[in-house]
Amino acid sequence: MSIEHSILAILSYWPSTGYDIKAEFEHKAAGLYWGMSYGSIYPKLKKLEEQGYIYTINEEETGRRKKQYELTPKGWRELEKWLTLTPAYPVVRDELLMKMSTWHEDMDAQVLIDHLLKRKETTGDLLEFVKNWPTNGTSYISDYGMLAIRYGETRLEAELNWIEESIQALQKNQLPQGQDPQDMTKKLLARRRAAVQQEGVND
Amino acid sequence: MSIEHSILAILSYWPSTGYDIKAEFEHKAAGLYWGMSYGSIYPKLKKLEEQGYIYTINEEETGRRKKQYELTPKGWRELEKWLTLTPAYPVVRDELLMKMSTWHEDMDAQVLIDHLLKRKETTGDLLEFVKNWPTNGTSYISDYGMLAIRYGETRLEAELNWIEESIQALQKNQLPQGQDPQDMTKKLLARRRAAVQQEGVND
DNA sequence: GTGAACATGTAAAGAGTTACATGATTAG
DNA sequence: CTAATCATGTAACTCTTTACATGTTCAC
Repeated sequence: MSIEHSILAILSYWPSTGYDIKAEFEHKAAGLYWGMSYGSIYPKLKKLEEQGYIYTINEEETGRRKKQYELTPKGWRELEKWLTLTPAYPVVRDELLMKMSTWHEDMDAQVLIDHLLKRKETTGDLLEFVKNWPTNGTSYISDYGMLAIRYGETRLEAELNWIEESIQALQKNQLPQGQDPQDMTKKLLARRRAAVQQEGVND
Repeated sequence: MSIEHSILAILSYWPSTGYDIKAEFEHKAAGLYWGMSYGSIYPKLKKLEEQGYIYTINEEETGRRKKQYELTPKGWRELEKWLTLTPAYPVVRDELLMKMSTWHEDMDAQVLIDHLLKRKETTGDLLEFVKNWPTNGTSYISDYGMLAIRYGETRLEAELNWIEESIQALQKNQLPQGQDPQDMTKKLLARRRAAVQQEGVND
């Protein structure tokens, strides 16, 4: 349980439809929280209702169908129990870092710089959004939520600085020095060159 | 394809067994990159070999079984093609932020502080590790990999600062002010209290 | 009147984890 | 001799996304 719990969490803010929940994840989640598709949400809502964590407070079955869910007492209890459990340490899956660590001298550094520039753009947009969010006059952000937003700002700013520095280092060809006690860089390039030369032969 | 590609990436450093690959993800990934279980790795290795991206260079079938894989020319080509593709923006799933944003006044703030203290510990350990890694005298870290490590340092340091500030704010009860144009905090607490009171009645 | 946004839902496929099962070697 | 580490692998399960299917309402 965890997607279920985040649905309960969203529902704790205000009664919502499946569509609302998706929207809520869409923008808050935009890089900061979470993400979820309709294919997950609707079946989970059904299940949560069956299990008595949520109930339908408002159902339009004619015209534009619409089903609004609200937490039951059991749902509130379950949510607050979950909030109290130590959160798992976040798992980051960052393709850029993976790719960067696997880069080598025989590849075009400009491509890596382009990756960084694209990252910079998205991160910059996100930072703008996060900064303006608490003063847009419409969104609800609790004082606790405000702490989470500050996290976003801090992290995104740190990331932008790192991107800037990395681009500089790559452009000036002044990368920080790594550690290579066994000459692995040399060996890697040799293995790779040998393989590439074979290409025409038997591949 | 993406787990497959990270296996190719690891294999590009040096020929490895499934066990080695898991270990490689285990520590580098420790919060910074990625993660992977044996249940994913072994079937993928088999598949990658069948498809001609990797081959067995060393197989011990007696005694302690061991199978070491290496990239084929096709594997190198595929890896480098992948490295060139724009990396997806990382999706973070951070339970702590989700829980923090869902916290409310009727809950014990000390529990949230405890969550932060635990996070601080893990993040601190990770930062120590990342800082010492490039000078431990044994690990191989390329100059590009060094950039990725700097990202880790930057991000983890920013996180520690934020944790410190957040704990302070919570302890002094001086949270930053959010935005609540429709009195949602009040409504939320009212909905929740109504539900909790009903508990004995029909739940 | 038409395109965007609102709204719900299912089925199949894909991705990945957990638990299980097995055994060898090494360090103390 | 025994616990830790090295080492491989499968099966069942869970979780999640993608693609499809359908219809309404609102703003221009």
